[in-house]
Amino acid sequence: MGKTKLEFVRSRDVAQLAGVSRSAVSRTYTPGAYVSDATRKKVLAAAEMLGYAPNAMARSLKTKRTGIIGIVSSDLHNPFQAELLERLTTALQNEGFAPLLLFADDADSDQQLEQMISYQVEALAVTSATVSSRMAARFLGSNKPIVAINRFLAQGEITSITSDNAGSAAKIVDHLVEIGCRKIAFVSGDPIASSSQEREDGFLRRMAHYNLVPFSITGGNYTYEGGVEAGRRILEGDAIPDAIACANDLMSFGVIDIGRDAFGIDVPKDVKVTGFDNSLIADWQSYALTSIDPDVERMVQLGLKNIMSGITGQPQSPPSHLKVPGQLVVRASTIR
Amino acid sequence: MGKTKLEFVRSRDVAQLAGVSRSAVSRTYTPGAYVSDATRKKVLAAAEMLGYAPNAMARSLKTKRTGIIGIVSSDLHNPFQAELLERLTTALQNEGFAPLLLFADDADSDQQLEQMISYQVEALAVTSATVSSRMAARFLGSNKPIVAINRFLAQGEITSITSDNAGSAAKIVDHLVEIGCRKIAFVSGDPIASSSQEREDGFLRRMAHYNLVPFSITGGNYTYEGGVEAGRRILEGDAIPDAIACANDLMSFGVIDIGRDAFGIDVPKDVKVTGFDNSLIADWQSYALTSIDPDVERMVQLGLKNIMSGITGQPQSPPSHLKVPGQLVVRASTIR
DNA sequence: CTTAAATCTGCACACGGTTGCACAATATGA
DNA sequence: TCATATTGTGCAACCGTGTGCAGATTTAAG
Repeated sequence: MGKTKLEFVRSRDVAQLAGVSRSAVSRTYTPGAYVSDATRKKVLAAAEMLGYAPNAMARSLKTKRTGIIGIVSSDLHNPFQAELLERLTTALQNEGFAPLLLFADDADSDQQLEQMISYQVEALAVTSATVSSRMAARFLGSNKPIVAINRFLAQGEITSITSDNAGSAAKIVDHLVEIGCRKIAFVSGDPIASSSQEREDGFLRRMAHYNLVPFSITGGNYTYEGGVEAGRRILEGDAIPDAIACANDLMSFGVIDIGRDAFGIDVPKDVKVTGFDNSLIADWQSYALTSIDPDVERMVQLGLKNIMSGITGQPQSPPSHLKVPGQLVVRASTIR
Repeated sequence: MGKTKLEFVRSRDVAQLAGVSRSAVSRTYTPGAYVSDATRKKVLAAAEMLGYAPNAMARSLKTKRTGIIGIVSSDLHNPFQAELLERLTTALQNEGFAPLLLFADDADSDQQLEQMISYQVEALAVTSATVSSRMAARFLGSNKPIVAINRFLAQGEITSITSDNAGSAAKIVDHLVEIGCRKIAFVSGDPIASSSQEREDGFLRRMAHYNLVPFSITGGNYTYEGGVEAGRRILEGDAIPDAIACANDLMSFGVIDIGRDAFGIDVPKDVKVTGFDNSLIADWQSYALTSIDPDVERMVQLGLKNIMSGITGQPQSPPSHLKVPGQLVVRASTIR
């Protein structure tokens, strides 16, 4: 209140007020250190009074541990990305880490990553597609853990945790075939993203297993608008498929909407539609979309575990590619 | 590659390789400092070779500037929150700041905020409802800027930037009245959130201005499911309203869905529906929802400006409450 | 009561980078 | 040519905290 200049409270101030040395203050905030209960109480009381919190910057200088973890994300318009970010952040928080956020929609993410390195992040979690191989090398060189979640970074040097996209796509095909579909169209996602390629591969492979050829394959770029366009192209022909499998939920919504509005097509009576990601919207009554639940929580947990073991100085486990199985969630878009 | 132990590159290493002093290295990375082009080049070359980046922690110790800004967010399932976070983060990045993220869904956010203070954040941007007044006081005491975006924090001591909720709600009423609606129901949001109260107040006041009484007022808690429930309660009676105004888009979607599926009600023929937030989904064909664009970008810019002026040591501008006008976006949910 | 062990405390240096200051090197002007 | 202004450099003292070490204090044991 009375303070006009911004003045920070230092451990020295607390020590002085408590009548002890700075060391005692420091040790009060260090779990395994020798401090008598009496001094600890005095210190805590003084700290409370002054509003003291240890300066994490100064601390990290000595301990070489910052407790900061970098997250590279992108495109929160995609509900899946949003959920992944929220869960990841929350999980890190619960472990006592502080997440430093970075959006890499733009191309110039290298400079931003340089900034992250400046801040001595202890690890990097990447959920966005773009991170230059030069930067990846920087990180690996300083052997800080770097893990890609929901992305397979081509360098192959980076441990990645993805949904089992191919396997899940196969489950979609199994389901559609089981309910009698034979003419199945596929709407693919962002051609850059590995997830889209894996989903398409899995789809094609499983189709071949049934001796089926895809009705068509159309790009939808993982967006709602792309789904609308793809739906239009698929449905405007003379013959229409009996099912449309999309590489993510957003595109499915576009397909369903354009089908209903422009072609008077009823889902699931005329055409079945499936998605991928099991976003909250998939549960909305307008869509009731059969989808794949990618088990985000498990992906996050695995990522966290990997980061933790990397930080606690494991002998640098070789980069691996973990795949988390997804689960088919059947809704009204494929059954009456 | 050859390094087996994790070893950081310090300015000393760079200085040694470049054949200069540590000061020279430091000055190379300090914009307004005396360094000859020759030395700068030598330093940069050496830095590049070793992969050096200045340690932001150590730097902050002397400069008292961390470049870190804390963001307290919540509930990314709400597309509006997600967009706000993405824009805010991007804006901060562009100014050279690094955002430290914190989710405060849980109640124990105080401890997390303590952590933020530890990290010496230069300012705090809050987009979530809950921040204890004790913590707010802590921040104000150390006179670091703290700004609430999209939330009015009751302490009143905190500068807040919100959408002009009341004014926008009035625009909704104006629009509905203009197209001939008289029996207008309102679906309110989260009773805790100030935005919901303001929207309801604005609605009621403008209704009164036209000498109209609301058809009904129902709680929807800002969620899709809440919208479904509210819609059911509103529509299951004998008489139905000719318009339903919702305090956010998510609830509108729920209302529209339950209306269509359970009551065979066509929007806009039977009932007009309006939302709030103008989320991307409002533009989807299934909904084509008339809504209020809150001008998130402007809110972010104002917040940023406020933070900046606070950081650059302005004499502590008194807490204010800025309201950003929203814009009515008319879509098919209110016109044929 | 004496002695050894156990527990606690303060001193002082280190962490990596910045910056005031004094001085060296170079350029400028007469 | 010399005096002076200008620019570039290195030294060394910080910034706030952690921690090994030695010594002080208390407790336990004999």
